[in-house]
Amino acid sequence: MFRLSKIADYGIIILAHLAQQGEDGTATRSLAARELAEHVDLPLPMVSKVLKTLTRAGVLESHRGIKGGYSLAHRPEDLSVADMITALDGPLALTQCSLGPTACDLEQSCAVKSPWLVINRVVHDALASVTLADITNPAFATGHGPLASLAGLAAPPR
Amino acid sequence: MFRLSKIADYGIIILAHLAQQGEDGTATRSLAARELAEHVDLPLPMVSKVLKTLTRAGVLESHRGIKGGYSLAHRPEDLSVADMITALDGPLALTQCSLGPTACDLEQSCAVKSPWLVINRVVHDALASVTLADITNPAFATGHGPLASLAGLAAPPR
DNA sequence: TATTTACAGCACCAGATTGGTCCTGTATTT
DNA sequence: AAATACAGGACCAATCTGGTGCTGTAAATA
Repeated sequence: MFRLSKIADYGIIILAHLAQQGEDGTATRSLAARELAEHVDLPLPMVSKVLKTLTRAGVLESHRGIKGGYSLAHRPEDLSVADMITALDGPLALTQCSLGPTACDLEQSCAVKSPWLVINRVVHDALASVTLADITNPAFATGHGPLASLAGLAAPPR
Repeated sequence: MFRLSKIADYGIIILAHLAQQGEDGTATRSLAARELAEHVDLPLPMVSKVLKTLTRAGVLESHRGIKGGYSLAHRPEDLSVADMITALDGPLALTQCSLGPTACDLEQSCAVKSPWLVINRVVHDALASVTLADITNPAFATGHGPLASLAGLAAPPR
């Protein structure tokens, strides 16, 4: 169905929550997996898995021991949706051949490899143009603000 | 991994082949499943399945009996990549909530529903901006021609 | 230093999805 | 009527996904 995995879905919800927490004065405080799980209302083991994956990918920083937890490794405006999906779901490749040469064994006879590389790029750029900061910005979703045009909100829906 | 299904992958290869066949004088001729399977070098049962799906979705027209086969139901420039993927993989919805209200049971507590609707639209528009005619146009893939800017080919890769 | 807390890194499992094949039926042409 | 080719399923093996649990290790506190 061309959908995101739940892992990525949950991950972005969690990251959005972390970004919003950082907006008030408590920016440096890190949130424990248990706290996050309660806040976003998802099972702890799942949240924990997502957090570990994000940490390994360098999106989050972890702190062990008492008062440990997770915090963003970068500023929300420096983390794109493409980055988040890549960290959680692996490389953003619509087709096998987008992963690189020799990745697809049909390569010789396939007439549409080059077009796919272009399409893949179109999608990647679309996802790279939206950041975590945008997601947590109410103006983004309502269609006001400078980013609205990106989503074609200025034009009538077809 | 955020990739297309094989069905959609094969389908687009097949559609590209059909579009290219139509470019010369034999536009009205329909190709049989067996012929197509040989041309694109894929197993016949698989090709047959894809063709049936595309026909049910209204992308192809089928003709039975001797001299039967499949032909495009629309002009290549009127069929977008988004259309093809939708026909083969179902609705283009990155997240559950993009399918419509009441589709996601987390809806109440979820803080990122609105952003996802926007992101979904960004991706959809990106895929809707490329047509079957583009795919079969050599200038598209090489980065020349009017469509190159769409894919950011004018800008240096990062 | 002992204890507690919380992350790290697996392995693991059930169920859903996918890729792929095959069989029976029906329409069309000759 | 016979041959061809699509229609619509059922069907299956293999993989992937969502989700859980366990053992180990690092940090803080007393």
